[in-house]
Amino acid sequence: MLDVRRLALLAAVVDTGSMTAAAEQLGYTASAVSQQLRRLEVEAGQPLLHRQARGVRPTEAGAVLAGHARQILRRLSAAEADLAELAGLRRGTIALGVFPTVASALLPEVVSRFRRQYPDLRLDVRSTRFDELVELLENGTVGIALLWDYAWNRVDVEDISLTPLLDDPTVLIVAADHRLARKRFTTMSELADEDWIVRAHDHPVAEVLERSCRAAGFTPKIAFEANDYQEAQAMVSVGLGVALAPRTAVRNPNPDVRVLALGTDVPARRVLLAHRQDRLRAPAELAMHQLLVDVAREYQTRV
Amino acid sequence: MLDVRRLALLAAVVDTGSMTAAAEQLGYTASAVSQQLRRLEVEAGQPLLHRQARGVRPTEAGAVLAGHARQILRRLSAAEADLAELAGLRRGTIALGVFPTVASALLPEVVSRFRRQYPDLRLDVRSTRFDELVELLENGTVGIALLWDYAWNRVDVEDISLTPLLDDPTVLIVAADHRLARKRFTTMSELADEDWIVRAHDHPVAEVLERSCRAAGFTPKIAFEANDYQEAQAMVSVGLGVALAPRTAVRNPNPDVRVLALGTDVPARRVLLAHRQDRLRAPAELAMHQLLVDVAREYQTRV
DNA sequence: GATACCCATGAAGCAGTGCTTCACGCTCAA
DNA sequence: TTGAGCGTGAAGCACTGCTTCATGGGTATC
Repeated sequence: MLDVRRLALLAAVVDTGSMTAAAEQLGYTASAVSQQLRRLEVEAGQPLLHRQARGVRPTEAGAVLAGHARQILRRLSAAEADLAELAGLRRGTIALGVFPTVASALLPEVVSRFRRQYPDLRLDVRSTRFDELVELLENGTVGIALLWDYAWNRVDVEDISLTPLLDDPTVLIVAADHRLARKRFTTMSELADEDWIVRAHDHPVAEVLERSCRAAGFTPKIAFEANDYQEAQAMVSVGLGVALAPRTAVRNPNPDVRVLALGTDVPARRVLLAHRQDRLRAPAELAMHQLLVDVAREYQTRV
Repeated sequence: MLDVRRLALLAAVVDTGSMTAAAEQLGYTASAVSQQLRRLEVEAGQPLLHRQARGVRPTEAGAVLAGHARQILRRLSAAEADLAELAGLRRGTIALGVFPTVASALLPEVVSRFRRQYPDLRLDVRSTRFDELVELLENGTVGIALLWDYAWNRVDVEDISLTPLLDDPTVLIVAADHRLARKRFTTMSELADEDWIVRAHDHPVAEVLERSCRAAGFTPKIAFEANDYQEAQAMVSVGLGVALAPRTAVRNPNPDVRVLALGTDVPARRVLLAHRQDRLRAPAELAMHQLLVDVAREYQTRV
């Protein structure tokens, strides 16, 4: 393969008409240019320059080669420009993985701000469940994923770097006509006699309920297993029971339910920003990372 | 400037989907490929590959860069192909400088044979006088020039390499009704009383006459100074005198003159092939060089 | 579920190469 | 004649790109 740096030298020499001028332009000594061009001629198997008293002139082969060299240099510049665009966030794609509750709470703000700030970047958002998020992250389908955990079961995945974004306290959902509906705050010990709505499929919030009730000295009576928090709220609203939920899951509650704070003795969910532990991260990823941190901080203080 | 060899590696890795495969394909170790790609990522300022359990996958930047790399490699191949075409005489130009007498004698055969043998090469022929030929040669306008000299005034130009092509003996031209017209051969001593036609402008053939006459013990009487050998023959044909000429100059003599050999005591013109003393010569030049040597040898033996 | 293979990676070391410095010869212009 | 501009060459130095050897994670195979 012809040496492209030598081709670049040739092009410069042909353009300037002199080795010395080309050397100066490119920051070399004239000797270096002379030696490299000599080598290029050997590679090419034919003379590329006519040496004259005042500078040099390309031979036919030299002119042909210099033409190709210019094309190649153009391409190289284009490649570098593309990299700069990707780095400068004037181009590129960021894929973000989220889970449903945070998606509805945080994402609208994130997306609109991202669109405003980086109008040329493409944003792909995927909402799915925890274990698939980790998989997407690991195989590179998404660059950043939002995860969550509880104190007794911290996320710990090899080569995944985590940044806590939010503390998402657990709240109580009761029907609008529930005896506690007028209160803004209660404790688990007030709830020993309630019927409970939980998430189905061993959802972690079930464990929150378990632990909180045990700490308060009772065992919850399970009345219904809901598939998501919308369903849970619906059941609560018709008086089937009360439910626990992360606060972000009930940002826009069903009008027939009320949300009560429970204090710090009930475990809070932690929302995390996760990304692969690369030496280098794609610039668009870094941008999204920062944006998420900002939005989460504002969200946290706003509530 | 991005390193093109690394780009080539990237393209190969992206194509094969694995560093090991790319390494094997290109004759490197996997370690070398890994190290170079790591460097390329640093140069690019962003990750180019997602490392997976089974091989690697390009990131967005990696895919973009690999695309450019493929274009650049294509160009490089094209450049090499062009060089090969020039070297393989399937393309190119050869410029040849000649002087009039040899042009009419040797060139028809040279041109027709060159056209047949190298139909894709372009042939430029320039016919001019000696000193301009040397200049054309030195500034590269022609790659090969035919020159001539006599024993007492050998061509010796710095950096010009010479190959003798022909010995071009001096012949005598007499009118068809001249007393010697029936002979095929004579000597200078027979010609002491003749009137002489010479070339004007101190043409070297005048010196041939001078020296030959002096050697034969007489001083020539100059009757006319001709501007070229056609004119000289015309003057001879009407009986104005006799003339000396290189044999190649009278290959197709005026029908009213006769040409006589003079033997070796009259100086012969030497026809030379001249080219710049390059380490490397353009392939088309080499081809023309060989062709001229061949044609000259045949011409020499044929006469 | 244990084992062997595949793949990427890292450290150490060696050879080639690309550069600089210094010196020289040539040509052209003052 | 001299000096500036240009190309070239020898010597030497530092870098870099490669290899070898060793390691660790992940997958497929039995």
